[in-house]
Amino acid sequence: MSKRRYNSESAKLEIMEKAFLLFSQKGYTQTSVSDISKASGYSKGHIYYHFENKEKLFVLLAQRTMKEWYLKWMNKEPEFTCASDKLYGMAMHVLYNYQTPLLKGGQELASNPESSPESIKQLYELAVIPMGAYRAILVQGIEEGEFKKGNVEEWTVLIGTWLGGLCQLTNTQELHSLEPLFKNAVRIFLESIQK
Amino acid sequence: MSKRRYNSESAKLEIMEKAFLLFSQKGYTQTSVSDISKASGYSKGHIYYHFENKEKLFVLLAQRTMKEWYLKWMNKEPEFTCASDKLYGMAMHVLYNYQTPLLKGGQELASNPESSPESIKQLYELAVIPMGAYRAILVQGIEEGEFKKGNVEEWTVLIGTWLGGLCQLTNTQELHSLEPLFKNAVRIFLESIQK
DNA sequence: CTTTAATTTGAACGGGCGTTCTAATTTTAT
DNA sequence: ATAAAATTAGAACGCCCGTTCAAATTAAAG
Repeated sequence: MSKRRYNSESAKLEIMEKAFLLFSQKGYTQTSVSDISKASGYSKGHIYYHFENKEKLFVLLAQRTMKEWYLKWMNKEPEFTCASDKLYGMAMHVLYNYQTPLLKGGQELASNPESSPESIKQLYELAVIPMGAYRAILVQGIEEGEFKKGNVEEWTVLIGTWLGGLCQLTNTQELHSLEPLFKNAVRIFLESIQK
Repeated sequence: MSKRRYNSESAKLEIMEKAFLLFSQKGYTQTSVSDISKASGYSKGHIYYHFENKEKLFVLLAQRTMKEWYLKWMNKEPEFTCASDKLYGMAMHVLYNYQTPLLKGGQELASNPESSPESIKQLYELAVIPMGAYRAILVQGIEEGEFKKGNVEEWTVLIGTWLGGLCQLTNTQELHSLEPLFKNAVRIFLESIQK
């Protein structure tokens, strides 16, 4: 019973799309609901018909973005066999798919004392996702004897912060031109953990 | 002639101090001039007596912060002799002195299309300072035969982004607890560039 | 065709923003 | 003591914010 009788879903998607772009370009605070309204062509009131408020809209977008990033990696991962290759593959995946500009808005939101605790919690949960993906690769490498035995948690943070730091460059440089940099970071990191 | 006859300098400094703290805690956009007024105890009007506007106040603080960071390093640098030691020293200097929270506000300001081009330019010039300091260490290491010959520019970016990425952790973790992490990053990096 | 429910608009609200301005006060110079 | 200059406060301005709401429009159901 009751298939969706109306289709305002396309409107909702269009709003989300434009909001994503604006949040990515200008950050969370500096993107106003009016901006999103103008960019999407739908009235402000309509935005509130679809989303409870600006904060929840942003969190939703961040969640979808991160989830998509993760799923995409899960699909790509089988292309690689050994853990070292996976780490190179991951670096490329991060370079081309990690939405640094949007997720920066999350820090903005999280650092605002007036943001709802629930939103902040949800954003922190997102930050954990990529770390989990890195850790899985390192664990595999150790278990299969490819990497030394070592402090996995620390290694995870080290490679995670490095890739995260490199991602900041995507604001100012062409993604393609950054490939060698990302690969060299992985190479250097691997040199110190490979057997 | 004409020594400064009045001394509102202390008021100015107090305003800058409070503004620094607020910008660090809440970011640029989310810190209002009223916030600064309340925190410092001086009226909004008085703030505009000392500073042209909020944007220039922030840029001034960012400049002072970075300049101080650099001078402090210049004073500390002679403690170390070989380039490797300098790199470890630099990592500690970054951990304990690089004002990540404030400088994050700079990204916010720079990504706002309505910010004055002059301010943006000034902020970009600031970002160059630490990179110069890293590069100097690498160059010394190469010249003195301690490091391999290699792509200095790339190495500079690699160590710069790594330390920058690690600095993000200062938001959520005790500085002391991060020391081993910073040191290990340097150790790993050195392993691949030392002769 | 009428009724009902879903969708969309646009005006309105209260509040806070960055900034300006005038006037009061304090300090210095004469 | 008086005039001039520097310092400070605080009200006021216009603007835009996030959000709400009532009304208009559109689509589906009977």
